[in-house]
Amino acid sequence: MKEAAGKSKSEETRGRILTAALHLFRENGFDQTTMREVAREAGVALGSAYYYFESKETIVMAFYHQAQDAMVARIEQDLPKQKGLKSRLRTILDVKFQHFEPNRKFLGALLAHTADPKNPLSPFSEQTRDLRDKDAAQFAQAVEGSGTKVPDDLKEHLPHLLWMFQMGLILFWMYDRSPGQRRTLVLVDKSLDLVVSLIKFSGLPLMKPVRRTVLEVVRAVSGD
Amino acid sequence: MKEAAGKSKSEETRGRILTAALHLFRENGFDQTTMREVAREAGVALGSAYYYFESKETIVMAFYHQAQDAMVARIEQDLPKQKGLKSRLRTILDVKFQHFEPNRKFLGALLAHTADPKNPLSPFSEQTRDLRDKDAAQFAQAVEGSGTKVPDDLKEHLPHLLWMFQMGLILFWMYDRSPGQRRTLVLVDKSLDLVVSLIKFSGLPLMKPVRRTVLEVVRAVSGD
DNA sequence: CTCTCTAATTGAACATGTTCAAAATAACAT
DNA sequence: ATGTTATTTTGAACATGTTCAATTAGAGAG
Repeated sequence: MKEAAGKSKSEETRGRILTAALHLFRENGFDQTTMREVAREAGVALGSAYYYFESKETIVMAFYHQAQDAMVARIEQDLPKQKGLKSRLRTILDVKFQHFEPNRKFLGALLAHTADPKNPLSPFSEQTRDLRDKDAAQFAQAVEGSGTKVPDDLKEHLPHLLWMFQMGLILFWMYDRSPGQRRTLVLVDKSLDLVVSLIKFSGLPLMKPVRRTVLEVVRAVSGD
Repeated sequence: MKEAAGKSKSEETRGRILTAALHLFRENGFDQTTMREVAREAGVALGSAYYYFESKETIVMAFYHQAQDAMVARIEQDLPKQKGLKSRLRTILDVKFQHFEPNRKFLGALLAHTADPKNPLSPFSEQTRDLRDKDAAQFAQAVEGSGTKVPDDLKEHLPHLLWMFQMGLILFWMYDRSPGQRRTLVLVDKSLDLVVSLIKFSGLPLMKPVRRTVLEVVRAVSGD
């Protein structure tokens, strides 16, 4: 097996299949695209598609991994330009939606299994923990660099809470039938206000009991 | 078409298919059960199953409708026994989980499409609005009868917010791998505390701005 | 160059949800 | 009773994601 600089022959075939698939997914949607079409467009036999990808959905997952790398880079570049907490959080969300937008038609295929505990591609599954953690790390960074004071007990959980918040928005966006998903824009703005307020108020002494209850819930969710 | 008192022949066949399906679903899970098995166990041809049910998932939906009727009745009976807000909300949740418990294995089949906007069986779809509204009405009743003061602007939306809360808990329960789903019990308890506190505090003058932001978010979600 | 072993490729076969045209049965009008 | 229409039943056929045994190509050893 030679391991040349660019792409081994094998990598190139895999790439061709991925490209063909994403092209067809974008064109006709996930469900409308058949694996036979993908194979044909990639110029390989049906079996080959399965040699490189476990399943149809795995292809979407490959896209997602690819996209995340790009998004992480982009966010790392844009984040330092923003100072306030809201604008920093918004930067992350903007990059996400911008990258997802041309692929809305088939990203649903992944989200469709959000709630399926058995599916390894579910955003809550063990297999996608890595993606989650990377996302959460960026949220941590966004909060960190904003100079916002966050109580210690909350600090630990905030990144994953923000990740959940993001998932909610993405879910809403998938459902959003308004032209150009304008309603999502409104929601992002309003809900960011809310989230930012909550984070800022969370430090007030008055909030201690509420915060404690919230954290108990969080702990119950994340497993004692 | 005769319409006798009990069950027309047709209703009886439909019932037999439904019973056979649920039996197999409970026994072997949704995915493991094939429509051919269902038909065989019901003593009909494969095509008949599709004459009575649009799809495999529709069968689960039929169960859900049936279950809701039973649950509504049960809740209506249990609710008046409880006075406080927390115990009234808990009554609803307890009845739900109790009814769902023996069917955990296949209810996931419905939840699996929670996030699929295209699926008519999604709990957010137009086709399931009726179920949502009935559920919300019971939450309204639970709040109503608890003598808890709820600000006017919030009152309108609270029932559906509680419905969302319930969906979150059910989702968690589906994922919950702890024996007997004990973690869900803990979560129900803790999160009920939180929800009840939030509702009670929501009336404080201090909360006005937060409440307004929350309601703006709710309005953005439910469509301007 | 030939042999051997691994990686890659192939397409037929399979499983299963779903559709559909045809047949059987029931309901009804005259 | 007979013809007519609506309901129910049937199983073969279809579509498509997935598996797999067989084949081919490639790389390294001798």
